[in-house]
Formats: sequence, structure tokens, C-alpha cells
Amino acid sequence: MVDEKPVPSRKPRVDAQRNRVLLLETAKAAFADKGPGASLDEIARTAGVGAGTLYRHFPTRDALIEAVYRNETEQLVAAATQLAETHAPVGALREWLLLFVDYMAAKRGMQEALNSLVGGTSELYSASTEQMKRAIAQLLDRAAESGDIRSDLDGFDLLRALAGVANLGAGPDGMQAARRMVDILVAGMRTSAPSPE
Amino acid sequence: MVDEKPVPSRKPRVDAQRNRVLLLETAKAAFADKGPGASLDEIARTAGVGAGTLYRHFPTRDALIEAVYRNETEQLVAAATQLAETHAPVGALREWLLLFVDYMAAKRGMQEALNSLVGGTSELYSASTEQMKRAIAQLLDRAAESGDIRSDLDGFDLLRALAGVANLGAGPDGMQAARRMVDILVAGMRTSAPSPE
DNA sequence: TTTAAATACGGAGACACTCTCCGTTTATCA
DNA sequence: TGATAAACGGAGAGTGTCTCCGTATTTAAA
Repeated sequence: MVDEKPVPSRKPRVDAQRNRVLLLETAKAAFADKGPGASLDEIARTAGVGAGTLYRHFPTRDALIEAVYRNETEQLVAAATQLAETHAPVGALREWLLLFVDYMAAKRGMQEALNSLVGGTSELYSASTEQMKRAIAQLLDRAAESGDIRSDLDGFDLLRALAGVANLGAGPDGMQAARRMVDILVAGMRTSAPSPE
Repeated sequence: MVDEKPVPSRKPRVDAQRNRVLLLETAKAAFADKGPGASLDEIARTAGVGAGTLYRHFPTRDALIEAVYRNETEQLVAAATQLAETHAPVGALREWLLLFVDYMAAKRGMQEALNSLVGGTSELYSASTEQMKRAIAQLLDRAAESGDIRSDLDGFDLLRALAGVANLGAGPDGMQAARRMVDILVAGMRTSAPSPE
């Protein structure tokens, strides 16, 4: 799957760029306000553009959602590298998982939508998903190499688990629960953890 | 919250019962086939009844979903008591969590819908949710009393975590991942587990 | 500049889904 | 058997998604 960009033969049009930004801002507000099910046509209307324009820029709801949260996702991803440099392997992992919980919690009401970043829900194998996968893999590999944690599990599953907890537990206690879950997960992954039997 | 049944002054009509069953069967097939977003009108049409009839029996999508899976949920709940009687505390917990994973996995494609049984997504505080909560609480309390696991966590969060993993990991490897997650969770909950630092 | 080609725009409209309302039908029981 | 409570069905109003294509704007070449 080679990234075959169609070679831009000219400068992108300024109105197109303007509308794109306009749509992203409007969409962010709308999602925060009405949840992930906000009407796309209404977002277009509020942004002062036609429905066609919205769909041209963002063919699917997921594409729009991903674009809206791309920045914050990138910050989170960057933090992984940062933590890897400043913390011991398991500590870095734990800290990042806590950040991930915050990330999910900060978007309360948007969780269902954000699932598409952590789950196969979305049709497109989104770029953000890929980044997120790399971020957790980086931390996990490091901790596994140091021999502190078991190496037989996909880091992405950790995120799925945390997303599950953070998603469904409403209110501020949901975040507490997710934070507790981080410690349980980290403890359970350690090579020094008790075996199932 | 008293169960205030409206005192049936006559026998329930047979056609009503028949249609109810018909709808449940049709809905089960439809959900399995088209996912949780299957059109309710189409379910009604396929069942050979009017839309009004469907909505009279099941006012919301969630109500229908819950009804469809009530039986299986009840079996799962019953298994908790069973396991509690025949296994050591932690073993029973672990076994039941594995059953829960199977339960989720068996409904691949339906996961999003089933979330409403494990999450606050659904408006109604459904009876099945309540049962499920009791089932896990029962096992968890027992294991906590025996001193084997920490007592500061809500069992329902475990289910949320497992649901998260099982939901989003597509394919048969998703189930593998969820099974591994069970062991991590159980290990992490043990009082003998290593502390976060 | 002017102008042709490329690009983007907008919104009408086709289609799908949800859910309600109410006139009609059917089952129950006296 | 007849009265009536209970249930039925489906038309239709309201809302949403997404496409299509004639029109408008921008870019860059002349």
C-alpha cells in the first residue's frame, strides 16, 4: 500500500482551506455540544457551507472526527517518546496510560466517537490509529526488553481496555475507575505478577 | 423502585404473544446479519407486522436488544452462582470472566449493541445490567473476603475493560486477546501483585 | 491583464430511518 | 353471542445521510 499522492499540480485554493478550518471548528463545537451523533448537515449549515462541501472535505463521519481530534492525538503520541526518555520503562508506560485516560476523559460525551480511534469500528485504517499503535508499542517494547513485563500482549489491547472503562463509566468516578484500572493492568503485566492458578 | 405491575385484568392476548416472539426471532437474525444498526422498520416488515406493533412491544432499540439477549444473559448470570459453589474464590472469578469473554465473542458484530448492557449508554437502567452487576459483585466480594484480591474496585469495571477489548479487536484474535486480558486483570487484582512503583 | 482550465461550491433532491397517531380488527369473557 | 378492552398496521411527519451537477471562484498561463 504505497502512499500515492496525486502530485498537486497547483497551489490549493484558499477558499477550500478556509472552509476546511471553518468546518473543523464548527464540528468540534457541535460534537462537544450534541455528542458524536450531531447532524452533519447541520454542521455544514452552521459553518455556512453546503452539505456537499462538508462531504467533499470529510467523506465520512469518522474522517471528520479524526480530523477534529488529530492535534490532541498528536500531542499524546509525542508524550510517549518524551516519557520514554525521562522515565524508567514501567514508569513511563504507566504514566502514559494515565495520560491516555485523561485524554479519553477530557472528551466525555465524545467517547463513542473516539472509539473509532482505538477500535476497528472505523472503516479506514486511520493514520491516528496507526500513530497511537506505534506510541504504545514503543513503550511496551521497552518495558518488555528490560524484562519487567510480559511480552506476549498487544499494547493496543490495553488501550481498548482502558477505553472500555473510561467510556462507559459515566461521571467523574469513571475516570477514577480508569486510573485504578491502569494500576491493575500494570501490576498484572509484570513478570513478577502471580500466575493465574 | 417498586415493580408496580398494572394488574392484568385479563389473560394476555395470544396474538400479542405470538407477535412478540416473532419479533424477537426476526430481530435476533437481523442483528446478527446487519449489526446493531439494523432497521427497526425492516425488522417489523420481515416479521410481518406493522411498525407500530414493534414499537408497542419494544419502545426503544435498546429495549429490543435487551429482550433479544435476555436468555443468554440469564444463563451467564446463573453461571456465577454455580461457579461460586464449585471453585475457589479467585478461580471462580477467573472462570466467569472467561465465560463473559465467550459471551461477548459469540455475538461478534453485535458488540456495539451489547455495550448498552455493560455501559451507561442505554437510558434505561436495564434489568439485565442489574443482574450482571450482581453476578460479578458476588464473585468479587467472595474473593475479596478471602483476602486474595484487593477490594477497592468495582467489578463492573472489569466487564467494561473486557468488553472494550473484545469489542474492538476484530477477528478471532480479538478473543485471544480478551482471554489474555483476563489473566492480566486477575493477576493485577491479587493482593500479592507488585505495587505500581 | 485577460482567459481557459482546474477546482471548489451549494443546495435540491432521492432515499432511508424513526416514531406516532388513529381508524380498523381481533380476542376475551360475561 | 355481543360488548369492549386490547392489539394491530401502515400512512405520514420529521429528521438525517449523501450524491449530483450546474454555477461560481481561483489559479496560472498567455
